[in-house]
Amino acid sequence: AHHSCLTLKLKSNFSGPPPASMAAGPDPYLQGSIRMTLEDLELWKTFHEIGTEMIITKPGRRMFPHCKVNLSGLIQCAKYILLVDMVPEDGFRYKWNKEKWEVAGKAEPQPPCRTYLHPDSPALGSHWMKQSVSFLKLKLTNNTLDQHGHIILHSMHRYHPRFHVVQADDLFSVRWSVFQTFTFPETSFTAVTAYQNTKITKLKINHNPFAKGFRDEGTNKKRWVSILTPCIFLSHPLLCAFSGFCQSSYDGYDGEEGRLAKRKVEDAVKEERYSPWGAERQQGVRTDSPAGADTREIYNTEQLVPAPASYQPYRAHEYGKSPSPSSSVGSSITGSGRSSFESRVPDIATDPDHDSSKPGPSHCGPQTLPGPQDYSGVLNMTMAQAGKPGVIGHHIYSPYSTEQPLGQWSGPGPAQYPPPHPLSADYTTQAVHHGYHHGNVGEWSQYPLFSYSCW
DNA sequence: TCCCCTCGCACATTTGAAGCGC
DNA sequence: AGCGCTTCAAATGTGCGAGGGG
Repeated sequence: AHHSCLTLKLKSNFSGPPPASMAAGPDPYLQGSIRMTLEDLELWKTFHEIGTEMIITKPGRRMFPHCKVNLSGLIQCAKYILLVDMVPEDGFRYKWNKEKWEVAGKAEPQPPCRTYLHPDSPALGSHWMKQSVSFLKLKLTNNTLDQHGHIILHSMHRYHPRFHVVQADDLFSVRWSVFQTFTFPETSFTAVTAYQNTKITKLKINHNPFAKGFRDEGTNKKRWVSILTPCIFLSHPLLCAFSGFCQSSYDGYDGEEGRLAKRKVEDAVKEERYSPWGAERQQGVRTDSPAGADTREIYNTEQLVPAPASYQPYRAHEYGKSPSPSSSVGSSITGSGRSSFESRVPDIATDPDHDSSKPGPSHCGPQTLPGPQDYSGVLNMTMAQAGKPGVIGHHIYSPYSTEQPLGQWSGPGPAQYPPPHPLSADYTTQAVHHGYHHGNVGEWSQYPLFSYSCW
């Protein structure tokens, strides 16, 4: 009931006519019409306004809220693979200091990049569209030596998930496949080993069924006595935002649902204001612009030079000081899609316990629906394995390949980077573009998702 | 001392096997 | 034998808070 239906068709974001390559038609390579919406958007926003934190542990921890999306615009009979990875929001490390997050220095070198493969992958478009797609079992860890395929993050660093929809029959053809990437500003979070913001703790307890035991109305009433400092519950988030971070301001959780409902009306206005990251946003370059985007910008920005075999330098350098997948999300400013040539080599993680049962036969005619596919040879591949020389040959599988020469930056000038203030970084512009509160950013690309084959 | 991380714990939900009746 | 339902225990997911390391 909470999922967002207010998505923009990617093409509708363009102020000018879409390129010919994006024209509607039966061409199977036309990916621009794929739409993805985030479910539980209201819940995500609630967390986002406070500053979402996600616990990371050695054995791996699920996200809450967990990523759940709806897809439309897929070709019913075509097969798709859904991937999720985590992108640093910026190049900083943070610390929690008296009710707010502060920059605590440069980000640590990024851990091995991993991409979570949805266990249903590959599946027909009809399968992905018939119901919401949940990434419930995605787990986050801070164990850089993790053997379970969980996504490795650094504590006290900020990230946001990226969702990749790849039209591919199997994992082996991913690198030649067209794909589309989506990000949702509301899903950004700070990875922590222990919650810093007590308001986040309370939100988690009150919304996560597994944490019911810690709820006030539960059997354990004494749990929160110590932290329930006197503070009037501000039923309107605006009040809370403008009064600073109200200590233990979520005492009245019985009214949470009503609060959420009430807030819908004012989403558009307050979205920018409430995030704790927005406190310093005023100092940032506010490049607010109408929803209409410059088409050229959309199609030519954020082209990443294919990274060398070693992936580590890519992250370490680019996220900190140059246009990067993460920083560029907000930097495209428009809130509409942007193309993204992904140069990372994924270390794909899957649910190891998944039974690999694939969706049943469809009405799409004769299908060679393979049984469980054994990807053991390609999953969780280490970067060392992936980064072999001589695999750079990009196989451009798209009719549009000539529009954007590979390996060239053609994005916004460096003037937009770095942001004037660390905390206002890309989050600033990110918030700007999600002012339309659709929470949907489509990143369109006709390029292979992974420039280097690791399988 | 401070900050951050790990671990064991209690409490919750989820999952799946077992038992039962039709 | 197969199906559907219920029960129950194990597995798993939570945050708490003490303790430890840098």
